[in-house]
Amino acid sequence: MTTSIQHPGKVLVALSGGVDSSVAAALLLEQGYSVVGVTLRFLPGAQSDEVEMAARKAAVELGIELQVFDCSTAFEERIVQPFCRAYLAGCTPNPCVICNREFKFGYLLAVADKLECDYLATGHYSRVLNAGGPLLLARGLDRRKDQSYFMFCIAAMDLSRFIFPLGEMSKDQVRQAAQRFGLSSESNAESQDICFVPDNDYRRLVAAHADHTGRGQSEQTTCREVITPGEILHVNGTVLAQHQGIYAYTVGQRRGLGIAWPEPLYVIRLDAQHNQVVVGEKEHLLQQQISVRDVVWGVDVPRGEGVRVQCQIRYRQQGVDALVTPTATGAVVQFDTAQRGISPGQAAVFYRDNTVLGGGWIC
RNA sequence: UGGGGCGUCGCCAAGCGGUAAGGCACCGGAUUUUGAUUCCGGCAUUCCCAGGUUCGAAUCCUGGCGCCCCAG
Repeated sequence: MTTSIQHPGKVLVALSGGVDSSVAAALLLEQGYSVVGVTLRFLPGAQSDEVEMAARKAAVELGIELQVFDCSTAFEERIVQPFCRAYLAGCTPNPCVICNREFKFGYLLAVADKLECDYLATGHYSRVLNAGGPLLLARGLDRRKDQSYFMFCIAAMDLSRFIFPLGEMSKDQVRQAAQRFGLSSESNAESQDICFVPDNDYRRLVAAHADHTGRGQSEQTTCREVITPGEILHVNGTVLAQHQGIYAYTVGQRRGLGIAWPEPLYVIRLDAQHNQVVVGEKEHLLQQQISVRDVVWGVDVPRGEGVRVQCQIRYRQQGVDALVTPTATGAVVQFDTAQRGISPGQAAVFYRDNTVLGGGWIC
């Protein structure tokens, strides 16, 4: 057993009260860090109380200071409203990626500076690799829990500030550690689904926001702030049914179309311009190539020629071999084998082996 | 009402006297820090209705009713 004599530094730990962040904090304490916990309130009023109380309880158990910041207004503006607008415009947003960029690693890093913390730590299952050269963001060792997909935006940030104590652990090991540390959060339910969507019914949330979201704002997108019924048509042009708003559909979706057909039908694309949902058979879902925008690169920014990568277009997918070629506005991804159900608005993350090279947004 | 055809789950559809396949849709669950996908389970004691024949009918017969097509 080694005891740190020197002080490794002060670290801000994002504390949600769940088992992951609690164990992360405990591990850092064990390693001799000076730890301060920070909890962000994302949802208005009482909706965040449960999180805050769990975090406070964890902080007491850990014996650390906890600071709580209310981000609910900013969260509504930067996460919830864009999320709703995206759906209304026929896109499929990925709010967790944005939330990581804006809050869990963006805002919190500023807080870390303010609190004079050397590091920012979270309970994410990802790693920062030091292979001699520049630091690399990498997948968590537990491939089943790896969350690096949601974190590609930080690939270009100063990774020396981030610590992910759970990156080399499995979920089971984390649970065991929680027990070892005597943390009651071990029994907490997993956080999953979109944190701000009640009952996991995003359609209801979007519909509730539709009347005021975007109203009076000049979005250059084709955002419809009013939900309009329209046609569901087959890729062959036949009108098959009516929809009650394009926002309720996403590319690749099968259930909920309500159309009896010899074969299962899937949403092939959403045409916001014409307010149409285009459906077709499974094979119509295949795409060999996609364009991505707002591409973020980590250490190696490719110049001109393409880069061989494993590209991941959804969480919990094995990266697929692809060639990424930078363009004026982003990049073009050419898959070795055609992929199914690629939806505009989703993140495409580029990996080499298990490190994040970068990523962008599918358009 | 001259001729012909057809009526089986919300849709499509097997069945052809032996005790209701399947697909789609739908519902429920599992999986999941995005949306999807996927997977598992459920889903007609009843075959347009009423009689009849048979040990036994969705399957045969009779009569209704309702559709469709071709002629008029």
